[in-house]
Amino acid sequence: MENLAGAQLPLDPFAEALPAIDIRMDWRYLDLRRPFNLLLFKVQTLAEMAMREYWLKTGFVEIHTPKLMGAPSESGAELFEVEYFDRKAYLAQSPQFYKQMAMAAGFDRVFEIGPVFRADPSFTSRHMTEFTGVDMEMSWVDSHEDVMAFMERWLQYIYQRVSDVYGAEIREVMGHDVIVPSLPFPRIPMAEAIEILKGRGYTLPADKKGDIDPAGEREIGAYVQEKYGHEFVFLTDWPISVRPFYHMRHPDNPNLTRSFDLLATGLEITTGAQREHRADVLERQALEKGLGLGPINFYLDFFRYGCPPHGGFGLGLSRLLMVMLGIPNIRETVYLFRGPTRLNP
RNA sequence: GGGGGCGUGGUGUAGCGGUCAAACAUGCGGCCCUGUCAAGGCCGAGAUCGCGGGUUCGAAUCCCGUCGCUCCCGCCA
Repeated sequence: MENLAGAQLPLDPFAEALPAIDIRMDWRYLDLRRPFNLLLFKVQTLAEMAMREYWLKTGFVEIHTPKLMGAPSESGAELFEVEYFDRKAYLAQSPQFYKQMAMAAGFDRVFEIGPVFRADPSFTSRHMTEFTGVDMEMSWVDSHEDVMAFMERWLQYIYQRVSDVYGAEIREVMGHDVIVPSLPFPRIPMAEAIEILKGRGYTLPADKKGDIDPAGEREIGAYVQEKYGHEFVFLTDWPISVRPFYHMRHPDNPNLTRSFDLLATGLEITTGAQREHRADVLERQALEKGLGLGPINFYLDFFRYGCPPHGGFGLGLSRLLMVMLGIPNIRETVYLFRGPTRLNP
């Protein structure tokens, strides 16, 4: 390829060796010329289309919730604050509350693909301060199992579509095989997962309180690959100490939630749960967590006038692409990366 | 917020106390060759080794500080 630009390129899209990741981010428009990247965004387009296809076939309605919020939706610790005329507003860190509002409104099943903001100063290969969240919520579930059962079929459909259309090209350009996952995905309760880790000689940090650290998750991913030959695993039934107040608890074990994470090749790509839809129980759980009711009263009100039992999940679009295409750094899977020190271009 | 690593021509790397006014690859410019292009050959431009200070007879190479980047942990998608 001849350079007709009349200047020396800071980044040669067809060079053998790629520049460091921050140089590639600086010159992203040159980096994006690489065939690898064009293919990546073709895959993303198809994947999103497949998501919507499956949702539409199963009775879902698309919603777009506001990204400007008057009050923190969940923890509040990782919120971006912005000026909003004569007061403060916050960038949405999740559509969680608003998609549940749709359940109270009788929408039955909703989804949203949209931006999410997290003011986390996280410097890792899998975090961004702005990313595309893939969220859904469905009514009339009996437990989180119904959500997982839906999700694994949905994911299998997406993988199948991507594999059918781009499998060969992905193998050629990216050197990676898209493996359409078999059903059902393995499910491992958290208590069992911790025992498995112990059995493999993996020592969890002492202060994890029923949680698993990223290295432990990778270890579980390896275990699942060995035992089941599967890239995915649902870690289920997390202790209440590490889950938000709105996760429903097990009636027979109030220390555990009806929740799950989905790990793909050891990477956390999803958190989901059945939600607590009973207003009195929800309020009690919020108080137990030490939350002030003031900021979440509007949310608690959703459930005071009738709301079906429901559950859902949130998935990181770029994290899905990472595992689907075998890309180790999330910055490569997003059009323009946003991180604690990256606001340009 | 805590910890590790890195910072050498456009880019990727080597060098890790003197022989380094810094090497290799690629890219860039020119010429040659070739009935086009590419490949190949030759020549050339391009870094005072992030910045500041220190140690030393002598530092890209050691130490301190600083800035930047990166990865891991925390947290999560």
